[in-house]
Amino acid sequence: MTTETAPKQTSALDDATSAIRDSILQGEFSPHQRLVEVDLCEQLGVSRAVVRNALLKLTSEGLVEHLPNRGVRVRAITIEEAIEIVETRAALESLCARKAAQRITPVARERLTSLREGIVKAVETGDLAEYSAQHQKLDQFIRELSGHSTSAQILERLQAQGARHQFRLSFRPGRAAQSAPEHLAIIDALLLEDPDAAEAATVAHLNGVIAAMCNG
Amino acid sequence: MTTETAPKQTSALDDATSAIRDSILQGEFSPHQRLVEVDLCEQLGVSRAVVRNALLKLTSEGLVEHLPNRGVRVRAITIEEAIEIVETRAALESLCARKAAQRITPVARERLTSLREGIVKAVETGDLAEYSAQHQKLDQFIRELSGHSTSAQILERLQAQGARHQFRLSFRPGRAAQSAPEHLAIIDALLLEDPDAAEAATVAHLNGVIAAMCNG
DNA sequence: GGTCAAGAAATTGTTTACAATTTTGCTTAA
DNA sequence: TTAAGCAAAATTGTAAACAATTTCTTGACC
Repeated sequence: MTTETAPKQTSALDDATSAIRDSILQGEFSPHQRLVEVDLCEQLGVSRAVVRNALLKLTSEGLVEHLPNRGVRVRAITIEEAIEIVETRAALESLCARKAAQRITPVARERLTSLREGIVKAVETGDLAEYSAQHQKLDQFIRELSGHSTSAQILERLQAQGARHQFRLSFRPGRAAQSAPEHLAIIDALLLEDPDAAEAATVAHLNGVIAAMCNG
Repeated sequence: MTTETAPKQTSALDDATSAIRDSILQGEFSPHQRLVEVDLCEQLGVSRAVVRNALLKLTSEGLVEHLPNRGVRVRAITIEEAIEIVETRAALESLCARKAAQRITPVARERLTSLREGIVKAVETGDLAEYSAQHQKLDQFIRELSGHSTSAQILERLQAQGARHQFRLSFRPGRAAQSAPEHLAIIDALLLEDPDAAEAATVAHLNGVIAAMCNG
């Protein structure tokens, strides 16, 4: 209803893609749920071609899967795939952590200190949602700081693909208490500008994630 | 129905995507060359919608880049990006090599032995194109053998993105003589079913690639 | 002679329409 | 009652048409 007289700063395709992606990530669309193009058209107020292109993009991102002549559905990530994703993340995040440790600036140091406080506080107050948010911000910041756009971009996709499993895991009782020290170790290694320690701490953390997933 | 001419096993979209991708990989389209949709339509005999979707897919694959309202052009990978790509490959291929070393079967052993012979022969005869082909087959086989579809898929994309630089590198004088022992070391580590050695040999090889790229 | 502006051509972004395929529901026969 | 078959509806795949943007050309003005 709110007629957006606004200028076209972003394309309809990007808007539609983001909207569908968010719906998947926030659980509005469930795994294996079929996404019918016409329905999405009405919901988003764009034409079928745009929706179609958006779904194509999301297929490349691995968030939906394409069945020939039968449309697309939300991809259901099995536990085995989720572990593969974390293994891949371990390989790439350790690379990024190593790079990031070599590019610490005063501004980055401040940001890391701030994130550290945020994590400690969230754990103390038992605010799991806040902890999860802080944790994601930390991951994102390390990616940015690494300056390694190739692996950073891949990691973003992997994060989205594994989001559901990660989310479930983060709300398991006692999970925050175990992972928080691992996160703090990563931050401390970065603050010391120690690439080896940063890499080791990252691998250790993600091995912890895998272990927790396995006995779930 | 069964006796139909049965032409449509693959969609027009996939065909067009593969055709354009091959043209880029084989150098028919040069870096920074603009790809005009209508031209591709005539060349491929399909409609603009198909070409458009194909270009969208290739954008996700990182082979072309999309300039808003100005179409797409073949992405030019800088030397810095090429190094990033090899670094990323090192992280993921070492993971795959480790996994592959734990899944050696008699059939795999045969295939590896065959690939080893092929590499030795190509180097002896100085057939650089053949060596390059054997080397790519080895990489692909390790990906398959690893059973790690998540990183295998990413590696395929990275291989395509970095293909041009890799290709040029492989034809530098003395390059084969240096990289061949590294490849053989990877194969030998796999034949010994030694994950640590396989990982180390893979990292060593790709560090060699990076070093060769840097003083190019 | 050079610079800027206006209009035309070229190209992309989006919508709509059409064709092919799959799914669904109804009818009919065993 | 159930299963097979055929027709209709729903949905996806493809093509064509329209709109908006950018780029190129041309010509006037300083």
